[in-house]
Amino acid sequence: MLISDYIASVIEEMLNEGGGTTEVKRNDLASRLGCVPSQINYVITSRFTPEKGYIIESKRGGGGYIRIVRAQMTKNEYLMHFFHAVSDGLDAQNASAFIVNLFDRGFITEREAVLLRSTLCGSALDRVHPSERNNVRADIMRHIILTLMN
Amino acid sequence: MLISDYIASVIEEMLNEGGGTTEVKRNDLASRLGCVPSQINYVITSRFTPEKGYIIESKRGGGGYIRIVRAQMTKNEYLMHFFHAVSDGLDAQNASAFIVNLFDRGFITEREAVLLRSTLCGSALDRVHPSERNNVRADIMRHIILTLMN
DNA sequence: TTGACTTTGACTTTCTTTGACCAAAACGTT
DNA sequence: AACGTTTTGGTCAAAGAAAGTCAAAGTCAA
Repeated sequence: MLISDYIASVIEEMLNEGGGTTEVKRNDLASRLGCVPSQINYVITSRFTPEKGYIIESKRGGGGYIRIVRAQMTKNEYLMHFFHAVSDGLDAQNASAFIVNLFDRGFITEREAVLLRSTLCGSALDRVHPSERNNVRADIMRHIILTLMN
Repeated sequence: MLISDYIASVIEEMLNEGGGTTEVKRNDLASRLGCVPSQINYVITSRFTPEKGYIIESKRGGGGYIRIVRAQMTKNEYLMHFFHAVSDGLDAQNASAFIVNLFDRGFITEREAVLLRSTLCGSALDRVHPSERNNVRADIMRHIILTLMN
């Protein structure tokens, strides 16, 4: 068995115990599982990606941590549908359409729609390199949907 | 728990008791909490910043003090303040602090906070080139604030 | 045998803790 | 009033504690 798969299964287990969310100390976990610390990063970036429904946050320095949050996929098939419908290159028009849709289906309020649109459409992403802009927008959209699933 | 977080929570408590304002004696507090005096400064500069809505005043010499005030302003003053406090490079930590603040001040609901955080923190902007990431985050944050002003 | 996925470790960045030294305000003495 | 002393708080840099990055080397299946 691959060490990485083992690490992933341990993290899964922790997620289950924590009701879909967990915090690990990178060095602790690494030494507990007998691997090098950066392998934790590898496992996370290769297996706990946003595309797969995970959100990662971390802090360095004393008291640092890595937090892993799993979206509750079982809850909302409709949102799942949305999630998969976000192709890897979402232009402003389509993003806006997605948001209107989320509103129409009652997943977000009008105010939330306005707020979210301000992050995705208009000039908010002007400084992202044009060749990447639609991908970034897609990533943000996916994160929004993941968040709505919890 | 980190000593710094503990110190911050003690100050927070004092602020609550004092109705949003408090005065500490640096050396007293330090020895009471079992830390070195300059750590009080560290906690204040890292956690009670203007971006987070605090104003700091102090005086040296006999009868010296450090005063910490939770700023209270009208909605648009506050949002304006926030807007300008978004420097051109907003890291995830500070973005999160901003959003928590917007929530604490009642400008956004908890759900909106969670949603907005998902667009700014965590892994949503992973594909933005690292050298631009904080700038993009700042742009998004500003757009959010502008949207809230209406 | 090639290309994708893994494993490893050296180096980087960020946040925290500590202590030595600095600066200002108040207080006493002359 | 002037000056030295004491009482505060301020600054900064070094050391420590975690996590992040990246590229080289290894593995394995098609």
